[in-house]
Amino acid sequence: MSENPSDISHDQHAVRLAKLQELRAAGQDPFRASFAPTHFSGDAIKAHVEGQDNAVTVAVAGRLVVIRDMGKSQFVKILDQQGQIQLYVKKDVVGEGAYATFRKLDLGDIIGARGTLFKTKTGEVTVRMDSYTLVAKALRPLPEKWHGLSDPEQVYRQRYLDLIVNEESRQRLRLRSRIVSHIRRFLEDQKFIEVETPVLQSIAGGAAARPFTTHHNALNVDFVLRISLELYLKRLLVAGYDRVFEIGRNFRNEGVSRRHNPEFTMLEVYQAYSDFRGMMALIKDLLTTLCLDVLGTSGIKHAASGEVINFGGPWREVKYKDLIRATTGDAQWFERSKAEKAAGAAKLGLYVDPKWEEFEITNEIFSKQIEPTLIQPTFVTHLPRELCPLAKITADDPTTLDVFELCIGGMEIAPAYSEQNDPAVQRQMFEAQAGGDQQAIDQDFLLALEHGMPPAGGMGVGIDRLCILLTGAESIRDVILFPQLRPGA
RNA sequence: GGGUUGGUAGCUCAAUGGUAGAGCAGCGUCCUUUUAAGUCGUUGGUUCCGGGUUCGAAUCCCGGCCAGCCCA
Repeated sequence: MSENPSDISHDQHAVRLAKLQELRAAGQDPFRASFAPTHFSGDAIKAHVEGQDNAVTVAVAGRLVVIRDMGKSQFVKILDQQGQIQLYVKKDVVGEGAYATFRKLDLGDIIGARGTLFKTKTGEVTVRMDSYTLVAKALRPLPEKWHGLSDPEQVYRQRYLDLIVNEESRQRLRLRSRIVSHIRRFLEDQKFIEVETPVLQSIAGGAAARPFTTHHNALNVDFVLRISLELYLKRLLVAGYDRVFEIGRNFRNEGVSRRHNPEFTMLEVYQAYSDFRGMMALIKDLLTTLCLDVLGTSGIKHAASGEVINFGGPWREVKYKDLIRATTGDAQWFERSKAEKAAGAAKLGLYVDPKWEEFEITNEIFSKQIEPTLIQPTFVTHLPRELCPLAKITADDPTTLDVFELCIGGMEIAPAYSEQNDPAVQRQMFEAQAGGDQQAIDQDFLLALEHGMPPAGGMGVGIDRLCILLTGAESIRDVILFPQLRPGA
């Protein structure tokens, strides 16, 4: 206990509030100040001319994250969008008054600084500060400088702190931005048009998932939040947008896990006069250039297995049925009865729900026994027709679809189809899936198909999963800036 | 939804039934090229919340809240 009841030295919030009051009393309100930086930190460091110290003047701004006080001089570091840059603050240079106020700054304060670039004796490009402006006072202390923030709950709830103190998080989430940016550029270069389609929909179509529901007051109707982008993008194929894509948020009212966030980002791309084979070429090209552009390599290390995933070489292509036959060791698997399939799955150590349909039993084998082993890029083709009502049926095998599922790193990364454009077949497949529930069928979409949709290849890419893969993250929450959590305690 | 692990100072962590501690941060001092800077001193606790057991609970028991992991 402090002997002096007015001692606030233990309460960092109170100490900082007092400092703010002191500044205001002296006529300086940091929250009304402004500053015009000329360089970001990284650009300033690059602007230094080797062997010519103090030749270049810069103005940089950022948050104070390191202070090393040596009495009559200080080395400090500020953090901006590009990273950190060191400032050297010398009493002789800035003057006695400015030096005294500078020493009262706290870690976390945001300042602008002007000065000249030089290299310290240990070789770090540093700004020799001539003057500074405090532009925002931090009233709360930063987390620990060495260990950063490690409590996962706080990392997610207060991501801004995580991003300030954890370099790894900053890099990983910046990488996500670069990935999305590359995808946009790549597709635009190939004449794809980016569009935006409704999030609020009357029928949640294009996928099988439980939607979130909401209500529009003025119209007095219930809406659902979309679970996929597909049906509106296909309407645009009807409209004559031959190459379209959308990068948008989907919402699924289901479990939360290492691989699932209730809202997640999908890329969907549709190309008229293409098909699922065309999508193979597109995604291979997209991911290969993405790796080179964003990571500077064609091989990435898969965190879970330690294996190097090679995007450079030819990608494996294998039929779904062949994988199932190989895994079960049963060449006649697809001719077996439901009871025999259930027994076969149980023999592999899988739980079989009695309510499952035959294709669900088989697909459980794929999800649990096969998919996790597909580390290298693998196109699994010709999935059973029950798995998707929106694709074309294979010409020489009516039980399968002209589709692939691209698996990498043990995850489904991108499904693609030769899109179904026969309105009658489409209606039948919807009806088979809906099981007599006409309400669940998007009649307006079928009407659009009846106007004629060009043959097309379509593909979805889970951006979050792609980011997990490319950043080596362990959880989807690590590649989403603000993952969904239960409202705070 | 089930199992399991955790929640202690602003942050990172100790303390396994017996006076709640350390490092960083903070506060005060010394130090004009530091790199987790260094030095001397020092403040700071609803041990997540609520019950219970006990002479005594951060610690054991029950319930709740929040989070991580595994499973569904």
